[in-house]
Amino acid sequence: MKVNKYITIYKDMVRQIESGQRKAEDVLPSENDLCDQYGTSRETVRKALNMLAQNGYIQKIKGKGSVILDREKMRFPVSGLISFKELSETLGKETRTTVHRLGLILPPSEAAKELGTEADEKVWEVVRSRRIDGEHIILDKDYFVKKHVPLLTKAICEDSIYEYLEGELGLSISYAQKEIVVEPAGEEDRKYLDLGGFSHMAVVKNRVFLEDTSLFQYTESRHRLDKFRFVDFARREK
Amino acid sequence: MKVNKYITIYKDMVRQIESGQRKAEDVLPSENDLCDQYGTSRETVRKALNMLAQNGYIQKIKGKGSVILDREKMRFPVSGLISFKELSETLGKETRTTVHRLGLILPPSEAAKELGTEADEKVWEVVRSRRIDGEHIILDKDYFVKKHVPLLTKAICEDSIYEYLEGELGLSISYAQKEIVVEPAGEEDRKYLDLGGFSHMAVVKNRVFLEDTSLFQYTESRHRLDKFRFVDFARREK
DNA sequence: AAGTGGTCTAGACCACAAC
DNA sequence: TTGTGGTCTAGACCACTTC
Repeated sequence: MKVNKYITIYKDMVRQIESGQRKAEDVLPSENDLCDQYGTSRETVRKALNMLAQNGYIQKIKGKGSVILDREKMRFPVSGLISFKELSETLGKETRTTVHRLGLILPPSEAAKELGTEADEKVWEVVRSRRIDGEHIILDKDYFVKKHVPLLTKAICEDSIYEYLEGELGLSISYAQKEIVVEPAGEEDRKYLDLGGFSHMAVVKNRVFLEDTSLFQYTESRHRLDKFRFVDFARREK
Repeated sequence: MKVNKYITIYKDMVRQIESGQRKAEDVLPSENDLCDQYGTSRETVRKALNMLAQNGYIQKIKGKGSVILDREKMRFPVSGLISFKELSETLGKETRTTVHRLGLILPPSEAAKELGTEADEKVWEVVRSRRIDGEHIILDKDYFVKKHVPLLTKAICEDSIYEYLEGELGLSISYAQKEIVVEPAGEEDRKYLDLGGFSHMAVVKNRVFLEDTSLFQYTESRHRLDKFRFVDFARREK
């Protein structure tokens, strides 16, 4: 198993920071020191450090060094491209997933048409609700192009679809176009969730692509307004 | 004026893509070709291409080349770290800013305490509403540490504070921690905006930092629910 | 076999910060 | 002056795609 050096260094640094071994406002060893420590060249170390900076772990300051940033308020990363299972693991809350609908459909159906598939292209539809701390507050509607995902079962949908896609099927999920809007609650929202009087939902719409740029998934993650939170880290373009 | 080669290449490619000179699904010239075209080394070309990939312009495919992605649905970039003036320019809509309050305050005040300043540290407070296509739908509440921003005037706040900070004051705005939540509308929302019956607001909270990691601004951008839209591009971590 | 992007190296020169 | 990160180079080897 071939492992990239800069990925190794990146993960090692993330571990050190998240474990508290290195604290906010500490300065990392210099790039030259890190070259010695990891037995590699400077450009490779810099690749790892740039990933840390891009993801909000450090700030590089010319002439000084790389300072570790305070990520206290950066919990709950709905940001990026992360599955619900990965999310609930970092949250450490008691969660449960219920599958309400699972089957093959032929677009055009309301949301599946976002996939822009051919008329005879079959699509998996999955509707699930998420219970967190005893309340049903998220409704996830997923649509997968069958060409890329030949089989889906209830068991897979209750566990983690992404784990199955990447692990079992070997799909390389690469990037997503993400959109957040607020919409009136629909019939299914009212049917499957504890809406608590809210008339609208915060909706995260995702169009997910594979490495070869083919669109293979459209998702709507519908959150009860009072429980919705999205956290992100952004750098200013030069 | 020293200009970085890879920034030049990046901007040139962005221009070519956004002008339609290169279209979605086109393949860029190979990295070696680009080295010749720009008279530079491959690592420098790759730095530019990686920025393009990170920002959702292209997808690099091993053995094939760099494919231009369809950014049709990527308009309205509330994402990243962008000012309202920059935003409205890319939108091309008729907008107007009204300054409702501008002055120096001493925290702790409700929102300014997010800055975590000392008790005797003065803070600028700016409250502005944004009118888009004839409707007042956004309320922006900004708080700046006076130490970093000695003077603010009504004229500056009506134009672009960021332009002033980066241009006149020479501040290097570097990164931000961003949070999106939904909150009940407040007194000021009702006072300054056309709420149209909505009881809640979509709120984008920003904590903005300078290059030296000092926190200098806290912002709440409060949007009427039906007009709120946030678009982002995300890549999956390996 | 030829061309593509992915990783890695060893060195160079620069701008900035600290002493 | 020394040490830091920022940029750039010329070359190497690899894995993958295409022909």
